[in-house]
Amino acid sequence: MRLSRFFLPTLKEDPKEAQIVSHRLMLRAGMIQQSSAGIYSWLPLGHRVLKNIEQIVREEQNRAGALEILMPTIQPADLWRKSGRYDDYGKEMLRITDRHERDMLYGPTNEEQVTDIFRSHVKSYKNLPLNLYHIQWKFRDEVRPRFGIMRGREFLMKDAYSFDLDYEGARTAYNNMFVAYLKTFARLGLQAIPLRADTGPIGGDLSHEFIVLADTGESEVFYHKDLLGLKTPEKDSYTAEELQAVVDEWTSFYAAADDMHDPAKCDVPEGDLVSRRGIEVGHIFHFGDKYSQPFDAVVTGPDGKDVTVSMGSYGIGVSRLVGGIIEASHDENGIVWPENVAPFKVGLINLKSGDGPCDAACDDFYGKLSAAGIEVLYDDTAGRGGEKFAKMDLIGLPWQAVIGPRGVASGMVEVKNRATGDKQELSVDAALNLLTGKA
RNA sequence: CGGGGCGUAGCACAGCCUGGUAGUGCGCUCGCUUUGGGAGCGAGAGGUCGCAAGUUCGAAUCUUGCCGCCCCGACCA
Repeated sequence: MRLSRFFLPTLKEDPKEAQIVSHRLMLRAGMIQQSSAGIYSWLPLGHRVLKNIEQIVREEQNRAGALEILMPTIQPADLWRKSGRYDDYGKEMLRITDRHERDMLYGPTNEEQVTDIFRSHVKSYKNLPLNLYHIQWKFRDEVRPRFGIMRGREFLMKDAYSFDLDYEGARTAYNNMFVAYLKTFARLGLQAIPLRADTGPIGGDLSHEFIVLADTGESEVFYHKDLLGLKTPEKDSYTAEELQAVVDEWTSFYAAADDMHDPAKCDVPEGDLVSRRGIEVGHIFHFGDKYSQPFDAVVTGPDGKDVTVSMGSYGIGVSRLVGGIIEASHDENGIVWPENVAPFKVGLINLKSGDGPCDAACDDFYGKLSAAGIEVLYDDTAGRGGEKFAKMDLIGLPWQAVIGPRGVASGMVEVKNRATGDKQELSVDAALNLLTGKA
């Protein structure tokens, strides 16, 4: 992509409404534009990142055996009356009336909808276990939206729903998602730790929040230092026993958010207890028959008797992750994207656009990288070096390739690693090999 | 939902107290000089001063009402 043909409205100065770093950087890097409180448009750069994250989440859900569907954003109120949540949800639910005076709502989540789908079609235990997920926009009319995309009212969430014959099956489904989440966050370049979460009125011990560590996080977390040394599971599939073993390992260390942390009850030696800040990016829980019971989601069991299915739900805040990753990965010059989510892999800077030899060298380099399947943002604009460097640092592409009159004369390209700041002078071929991963 | 703050050009802000033809920097357009870490000079474009009512000869400025946005706290992917 040539920058001269791209839409990248960057800002030199900090917009005053943005207080936290991810919000500031997203606005300055031209990723998003606010529409109203907690509601944003995604501009090309931000949209690319959002889609990259979404795709990784999708791949890991698929790998875990969940099936992708797409449920509507607008739901009929009657579904929610059935579960009793139409009255319970309160003002956070955006209620709409259609032209026929029917009560509708913009979905804040989809338990009712998915249970209705299940109930309509699944009648036998032979079709279990089942896990259906979608990645869809949600709306929660938060009292106080803030931090840009991190707590918007409209947000993109992956939500999966599992259906099992009994508690044992449901626990395996839960463990399966637990492990999928560990893989997902690792692929996103994040250190995420699972915390035992408050299960609220539902009770039970199966609920975990996944927290991304970032100094600017909104809640304080306490955990045993060895938790971060654990190896992320990598296999494609696991047996129920293996899943349980992974979950047991990850939950064997102390980890709690400030609301669950009780220093009196925490038995971790002081030297081993770490306290940092974190951002919640995922939440999984088992809730049994809370929805299957009122919706009559029943299958016939092996013995011919009806069984109300046992359910769980599993959320990942996809749009929040964009902010979360920036919070966890930035420096004083801007964003530092992990390679897997970066909007482009390489930023190519032409230091003297309009100069024949320089343009030719850049065009050639750009053509070769593109032909190798590398996504490149090529700054072919007439600007000066300084502003081009600053802009590339701001938008945080993992690699920068710099070609100017000096390099053209000597046949060299300067390649900079955004994360480490390391710069090296390489021949064109060596630079191509490095950037295409053939080095 | 309690508390606080702010709305003036695309962005950041001054002007308001003490009413009198709307300003600065950045950005944008054109020209020239520049070009390896956000250049210099010159010439331009761009504003119903959030909205409405009121006071006044005259309102960005004073009064009242409304709207929007942000921050702190209690709650949430």
